Amino acid sequence: MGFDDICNTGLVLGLGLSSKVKSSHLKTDDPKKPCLKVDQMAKTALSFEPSLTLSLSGEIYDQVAKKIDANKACNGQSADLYRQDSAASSFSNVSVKRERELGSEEGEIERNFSRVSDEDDDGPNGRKKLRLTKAQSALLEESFKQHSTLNPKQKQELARELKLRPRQVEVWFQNRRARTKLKQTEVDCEFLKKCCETLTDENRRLQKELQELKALKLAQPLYMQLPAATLTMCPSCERIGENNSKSPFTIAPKPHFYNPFTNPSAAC
DNA sequence: GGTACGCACACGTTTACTTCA
DNA sequence: CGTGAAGTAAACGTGTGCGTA
Repeated sequence: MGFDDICNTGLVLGLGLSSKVKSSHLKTDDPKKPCLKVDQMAKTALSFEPSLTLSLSGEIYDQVAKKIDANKACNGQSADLYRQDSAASSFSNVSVKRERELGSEEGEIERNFSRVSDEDDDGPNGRKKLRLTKAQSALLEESFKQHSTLNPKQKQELARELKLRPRQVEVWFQNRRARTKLKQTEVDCEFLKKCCETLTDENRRLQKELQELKALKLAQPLYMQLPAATLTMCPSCERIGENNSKSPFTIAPKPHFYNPFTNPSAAC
């Protein structure tokens, strides 16, 4: 593994402000919730809080997803599942899948109808559980792919189309968003673990290298140590800078720290 | 400007249901 | 075949932010 691999982790260590602006408010899907205006932004900026975050930069998500996809290939999981536009991917579990494959579509729809109507009659304590049909799930997924949130009109329309109550559509979308987020978190976690492993390995390697260099230095006579000790080299750009200090063992006044999280060229 | 209200959402939890050992 | 554990997803409760009257 090369040094570049470490540098291009795509991780973003950010000391910044965490916004409390809801993502849904940044969308234009809902006519009642237009895009955040400038004055609103200024207003919401007041609610920003300082935060230290270690996260993935957006541009490398595809890369990451591909890597993880390769690891999870045996599980039949697709990297698409974890991308932002993965909304259409099905999260329905195998059990439901099998049930749906076995059962007839019409029968299921009828069952759902009766369940929904039963539920209305069950009173406050009745909590029947609806199982969506394949067709219903597909339509919901399709809709979710287009908008991860629904405005009231879209909700009504979808509910009518699916022969469900608007509340059920709403709940489905809420749960769907939560599942997407959870999956994304898992991907982030997986990626960060890999980064941690990589950095640990690199650290070990550098420690070893340092030990070797120290040993080498001790083995050399003093006069041979002088020139090397007065020079510092930036590991990223390999430029050599001169140290004005007379002492062979002093550290350069402005050491060039190498930060693997930033662009290598930025180190100098 | 401050307040109450309604709405939509995120998040955590509960619960019905299914699968599998 | 019955049963309990585990997993999944629908439904629910609560807190919060925002727009509006």
